[in-house]
Amino acid sequence: MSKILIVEDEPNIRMGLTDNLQFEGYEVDIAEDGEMGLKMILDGNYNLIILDVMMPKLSGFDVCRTVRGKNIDTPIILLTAKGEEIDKVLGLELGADDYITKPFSLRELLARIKAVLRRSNTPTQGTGTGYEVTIGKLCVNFQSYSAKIDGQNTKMSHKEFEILKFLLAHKNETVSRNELLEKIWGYEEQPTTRTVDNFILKLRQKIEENPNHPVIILTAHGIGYKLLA
Amino acid sequence: MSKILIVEDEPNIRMGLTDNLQFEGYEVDIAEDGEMGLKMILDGNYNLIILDVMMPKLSGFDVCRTVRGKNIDTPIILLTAKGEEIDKVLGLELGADDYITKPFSLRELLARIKAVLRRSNTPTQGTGTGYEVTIGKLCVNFQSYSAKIDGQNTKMSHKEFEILKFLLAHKNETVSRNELLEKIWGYEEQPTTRTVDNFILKLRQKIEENPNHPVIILTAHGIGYKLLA
DNA sequence: ATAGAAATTTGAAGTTAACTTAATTTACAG
DNA sequence: CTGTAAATTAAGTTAACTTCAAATTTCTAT
Repeated sequence: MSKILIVEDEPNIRMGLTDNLQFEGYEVDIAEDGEMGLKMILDGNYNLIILDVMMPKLSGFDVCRTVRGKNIDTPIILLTAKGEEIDKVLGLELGADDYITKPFSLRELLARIKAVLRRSNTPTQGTGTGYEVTIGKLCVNFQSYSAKIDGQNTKMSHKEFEILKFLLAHKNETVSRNELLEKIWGYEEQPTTRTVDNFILKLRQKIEENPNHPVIILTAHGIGYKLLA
Repeated sequence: MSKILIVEDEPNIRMGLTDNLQFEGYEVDIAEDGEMGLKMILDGNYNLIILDVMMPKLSGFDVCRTVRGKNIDTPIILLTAKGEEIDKVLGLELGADDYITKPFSLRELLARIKAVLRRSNTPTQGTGTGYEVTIGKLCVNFQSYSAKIDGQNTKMSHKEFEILKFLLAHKNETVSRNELLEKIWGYEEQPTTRTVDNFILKLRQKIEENPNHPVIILTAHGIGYKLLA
């Protein structure tokens, strides 16, 4: 069974998580701050790390960055507080595999844990950690927010980056337009689903060899879109 | 359609919510205070509970805690007043699925309701093995809505997924065409029973080694179909 | 502040895919 | 055999997606 490390300073959340994950059958270790967490990550051999962002000594961001810098690609799920929304982007940029905003429901966290573990177990999984990814004829760098097509620099908007990132984080899964709206735009803003279509259009034009016959970002009629990789 | 319980002491909000949610097609029950709410939760069978925090007798916090203590995991959305100390711990400690601060926009609440219901409907939780099933030569993943035949990705429509899911849920039982129409299409739509045949045909072509002589999806003459597993 | 540029959002027309129906052929049960 | 039910095919209908252009909002630099 999978071994999970929880790095979290707030005792309530830490204990709540520990209990629940153990109940779900995971083996759980805990660290009470970033420093301790980092040490345990470097020592231990975990299948998944749950990392609070807001912590004394070393923030979750710092830990994540350091870990990835050492080429350790253990899956990481970030816990962020509401309002740290801007940092959502950062999280994945840092090489985290997923994030969830507090307060979160246990149900959702469990679902994400399973999803991340499942993805990391698939042998087809490349590193996934690097900042640079090539999809079709597009090469994007999520750290510098730059993109190239055939070696030529090309412009890409912030939302385009975000959506592509989300699709990559859920590659080979069909994601619905509403899921994208929820995760990229949030609940406060509620654009039409057409808006999503438009971004898919733009992404396809950048990614696909032949945008009229997409082979990477596929549409699943009545369901959503799926990025193959 | 989903059944929602509103637990809210302020008559205006209560009625406003009730009207709007009914208009959206939800079945709505109401409770006027925490005590009454708790009783109804324990009695009734709801898909979602909208729970005000500030209430006489029993606060929303109390109700939430009690409900979760009894291992009832109906999704809960908390209504909190602005300024109310709702810290990050909330979600986990109390087990609520989401919250929204008053005054809130109806649109946002509706979006959250939909999201929570969608999450709770996914068969994500439960057994560890999950959503991948192999039937005959077809391998389907109900989470990502993807399907493979002999390792090759293949297209499957939304309805095909739904019907297959239903047949699997009732494997080794004979289900009538009308049962399928009722459960998959609902009462509003009423296609011919021939429509069902067409989907069975498509499923057989994907599942059966020899679609002309099905051995997995059998026909029960004059009755319906049966999926063997 | 304000103008100009860029990005986002929306609506509508066009296109494609999925669904439904009807019609024909084949299989089944009495 | 015969009548009825199911499988199959093809054509019609509906719903969903794509695309484009125009309108709006947001951003940037003056």
